[in-house]
Amino acid sequence: MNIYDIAKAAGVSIATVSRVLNGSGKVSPATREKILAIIQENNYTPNAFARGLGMGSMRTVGILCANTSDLYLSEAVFHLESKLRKSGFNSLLCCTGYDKSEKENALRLMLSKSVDAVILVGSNYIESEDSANDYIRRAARQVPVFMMNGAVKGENIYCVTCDDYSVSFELADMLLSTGSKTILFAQRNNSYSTRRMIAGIKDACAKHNAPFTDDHIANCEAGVGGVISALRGASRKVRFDTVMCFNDLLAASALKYAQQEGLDVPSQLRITGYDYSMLSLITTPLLTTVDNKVELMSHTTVDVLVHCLAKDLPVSQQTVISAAIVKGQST
Amino acid sequence: MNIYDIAKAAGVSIATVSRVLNGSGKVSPATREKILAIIQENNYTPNAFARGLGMGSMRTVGILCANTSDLYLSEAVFHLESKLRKSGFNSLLCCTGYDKSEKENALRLMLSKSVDAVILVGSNYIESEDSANDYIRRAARQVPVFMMNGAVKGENIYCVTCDDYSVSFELADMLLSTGSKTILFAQRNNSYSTRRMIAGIKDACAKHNAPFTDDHIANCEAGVGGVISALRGASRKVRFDTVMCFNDLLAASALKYAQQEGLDVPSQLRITGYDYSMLSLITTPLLTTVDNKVELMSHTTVDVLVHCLAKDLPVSQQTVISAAIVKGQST
DNA sequence: TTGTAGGCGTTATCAG
DNA sequence: CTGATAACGCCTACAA
Repeated sequence: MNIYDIAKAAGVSIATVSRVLNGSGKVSPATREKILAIIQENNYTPNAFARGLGMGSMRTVGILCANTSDLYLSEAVFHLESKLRKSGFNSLLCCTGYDKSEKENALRLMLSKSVDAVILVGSNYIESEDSANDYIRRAARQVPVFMMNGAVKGENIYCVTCDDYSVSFELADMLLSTGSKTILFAQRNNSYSTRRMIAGIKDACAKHNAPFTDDHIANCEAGVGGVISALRGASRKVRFDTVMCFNDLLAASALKYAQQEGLDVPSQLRITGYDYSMLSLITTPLLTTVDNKVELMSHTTVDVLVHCLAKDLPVSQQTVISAAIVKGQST
Repeated sequence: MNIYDIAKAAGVSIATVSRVLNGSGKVSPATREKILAIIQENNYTPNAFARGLGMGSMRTVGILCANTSDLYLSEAVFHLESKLRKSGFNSLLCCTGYDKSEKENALRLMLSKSVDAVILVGSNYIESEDSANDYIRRAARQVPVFMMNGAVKGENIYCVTCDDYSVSFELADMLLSTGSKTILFAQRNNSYSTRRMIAGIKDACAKHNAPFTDDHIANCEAGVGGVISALRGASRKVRFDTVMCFNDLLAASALKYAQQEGLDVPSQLRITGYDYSMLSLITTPLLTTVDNKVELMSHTTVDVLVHCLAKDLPVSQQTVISAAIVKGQST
């Protein structure tokens, strides 16, 4: 069933059918009704590929994220997709994993699907060595690239980031001002965000003359066990009375560590999370965490994207959103 | 840059270019190399829409789920997307929410994108009154519909479900055999799964002469607070020493309830979750929960889909996967 | 207000 | 092994 069949059944030309389909041009009410009826009756839907071919777009954007199982990413994807759809875009999802070559492949794959734009969600797409980010710049030659929670400079690349540095500085500063002597930072993977957070913590420690060396960074393997053993390992190298974590999941795991070691939280060990996820509301004690405004960031990213594609408003290549500390009972 | 440009540059016809592009037909090594070089050089990618138009498919499947923020759904989406991509399919994601009309709209939207198939993830797509599921049957007239965790009978509809009834019966039976006197079931939304679970619990209660009425079902509003007040409300109507929850998030919230009421878990109140999510490994005490095999179910769903579309193997319209009880410390 | 015809970029079927 | 050429289904000037 195609536009010709509809036209024939209605006794008109395909142009007229197309016009009622798109609400473009003038069509007499009588024929419009007739055509609409026939469309209904035959349950006809225009072929999306043909339309895409003619118009050069299917209004689809590619969303890349490492893993939707991650609490933060899954929420971001939810907000992005919902808002994109409201703006008339569909979302092609791709869970790329954390491996560099997989990420590159996934990006290439997306581009080959002729998406209108690509959104890179999460801070895992940025390598610390800037030249390693050329794969993003290369992609940006084909379609605009939007990064949520990552920043790369380049033409046709638009970044929406959270001010991880400032809020981490602020949080560490607050902790050190209220009794903490030594901070340990627990992370899972090195990423753009972790690097910014570490910078903030380091500066706060410097301000308070608190030690912060590479030994004050614990790299955790997956799972609760991974965090516990990383913290145990760290405790053999340095003393710490505070653990700042890259996200709430690590913090919740750190609570388990405290429990196993018989350390009371917060009197003997203070713990902070990040992301203000539902986890922070479930643990005992409730987590002190950072609200990095996933929803706002997602919506902002889509706004930038929409205006960028519509070329109806000038858009900034860099948008920074500030995060806020959420006080719980773990500090 | 299209296939004509490549053909011209290589001094051949577009047919030949198409052949090397698709590895179809014989092409002399010399011209193949030459064409490949030119393709490389110009960074040419065939237009996906044109290809889709010609072949009648872009190898894309629509994944519908209520909300990727849900722990279970987000993990399902991850496994589905990953496996689909390995099988050569892209995933168009749509978070439909829980509202019936939104779900219908979303389904229609997906179909209008000419997807090869649609996957409905989660038990929220099934209404208890079967005629209300006709919107799914209607969709199945256009493309095969796959349901993960929901069952509807109909042509071109393929369901992969978890045996919620049996495992719930088994769990309730175990609880009642080991000290529980009265079970309360806590749910968030009524869904296909909850109905199956309730049936299992009810039968187990009957077996043990334990009461189980409508008052033994607590409908919880969103958030930890919603669960707590629902349980408080229920406790004013019936006594219970055990709370079986629809998922781990509710169970974790129920732990908070116990804590607030000063009830020791499990000696005074036993709590069970469902889904075997990371939450069950984070709470204190660890949750007794049910491993309903998300990954296996997701992979099975994709397998069924792939064979169904390839028509290379006969596929069953109903696949049931059994779940397993995971013992924690909350019972 | 309506119709005609060309173009979008592939794939696939024939001839050669 | 290679080249014309007809689909694929829609949109949209341009004509009428």
